Amino acid sequence: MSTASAARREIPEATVARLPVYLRALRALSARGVDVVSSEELAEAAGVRSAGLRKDLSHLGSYGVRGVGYDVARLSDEISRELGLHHDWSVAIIGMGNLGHALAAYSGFATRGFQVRWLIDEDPAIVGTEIAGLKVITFADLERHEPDSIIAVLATPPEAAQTAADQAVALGVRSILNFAPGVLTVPPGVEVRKVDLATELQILAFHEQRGKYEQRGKYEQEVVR
Amino acid sequence: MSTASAARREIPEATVARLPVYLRALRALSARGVDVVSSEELAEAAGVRSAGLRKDLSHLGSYGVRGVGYDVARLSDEISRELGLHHDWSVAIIGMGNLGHALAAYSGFATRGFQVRWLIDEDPAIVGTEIAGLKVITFADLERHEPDSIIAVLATPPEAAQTAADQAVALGVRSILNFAPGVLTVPPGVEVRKVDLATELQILAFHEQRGKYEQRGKYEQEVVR
DNA sequence: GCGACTTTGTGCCTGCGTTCACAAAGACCT
DNA sequence: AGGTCTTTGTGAACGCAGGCACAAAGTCGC
Repeated sequence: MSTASAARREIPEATVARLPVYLRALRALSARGVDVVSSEELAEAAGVRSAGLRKDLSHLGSYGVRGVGYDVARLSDEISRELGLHHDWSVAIIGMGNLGHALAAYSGFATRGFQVRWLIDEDPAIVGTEIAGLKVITFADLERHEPDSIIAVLATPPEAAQTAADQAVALGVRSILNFAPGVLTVPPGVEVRKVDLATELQILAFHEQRGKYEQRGKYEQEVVR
Repeated sequence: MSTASAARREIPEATVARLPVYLRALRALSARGVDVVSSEELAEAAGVRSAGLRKDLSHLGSYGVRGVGYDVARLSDEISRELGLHHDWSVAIIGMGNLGHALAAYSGFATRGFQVRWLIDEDPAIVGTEIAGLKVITFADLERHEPDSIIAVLATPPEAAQTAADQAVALGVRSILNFAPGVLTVPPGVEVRKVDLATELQILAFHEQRGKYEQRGKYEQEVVR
């Protein structure tokens, strides 16, 4: 079959989601002067099991040396390449409310290859103002620049999210990080990742409540004994 | 077995993660005056498959009526109860940098049962200032209030996250939403959920890069034909 | 009151992800 | 150079989650 080379590079989604974690751990090790690391140590630093780590890395190729471990610099490089971090990515933040404002100033993006280059809003009171060294512009303004390979970060109010997403897609954006709650409908080929803060808290609340009941249950069991 | 009642209420983690989404969809329907909804319609609104939705809801009990659908108000109530949202939760935001600042002002929390009651920071320049109507205090100050059933939101710089988590746990916090990148070590019984913005972008970057190769691949295939 | 119709709840199956355990591979020591 | 020892890479087993399809159940019209 013609899928021979393609199949070799097929990386499971779950593995992809962990690669950034490994990369961060490797960078931290490198900063501490560590040159070589075993799967056991790296797994510890990344908060995963060593067997899973090895299986994840095996999808990238055989970059470890048996009896020794992994070369930190080499592995960092391979993971970076796989994630497409060898060149910087341009990020457009859409919606300059509280959250958009904070994201524009968030330093964690730039340090990892993501350059916030555009701030978008449609509110005339906000357009034109300067935030974190960038002028807020409209979608119409953005259109005049090269719109290729942009990652859009949606930080609009919920009711504006779908419209904003549509506009972004119309400009050629194929990757969206969505902070607005609710369901987003996009054409095939466009990837959306959702970060819903309230949802995360609700999941925590569920477990917190559950934990209480469990504790009560344990207590009752002890009493019964 | 003594697990009879406990087993009945065992809800899969994947289901728990979707319940907030269903709840939001139900609230939206209710606001539009819809009283009864079928699994098909609700699944559409929540962005899932109807069969999966029904299986999820079946874990809560039989609250649907065959041939009719689900009572919107009733189902909202049951999901809220299951998630422990019938009483408000107190949230403490730790770290008043850019992100913490934005989270303090974020309206999406309060509207869904999460009341931001405390803002924590250890920087003397920030402690005492007022943000979004709340005075920033220290951990020592927080200790003087009731520290039970708090959800802690970590928005500190990476290097301060572990220390902050330790202090929160020492105060009795058992649920942490962590925005700081890196691995957090906590004692058993404490639940941590992680939101890593840079990681999300890196995953998007991977797919964006992959998408390009795939497109090129398709193009080559067309040419070959 | 009965039949037709709608929609739920669920048993089965398939696929993915995780864990375990071990053979293969290479370094290091003597 | 050979043996020992460490650590990787992976085959196999297992469990969980998602999708399909259908029987059960209840409503609505006549």
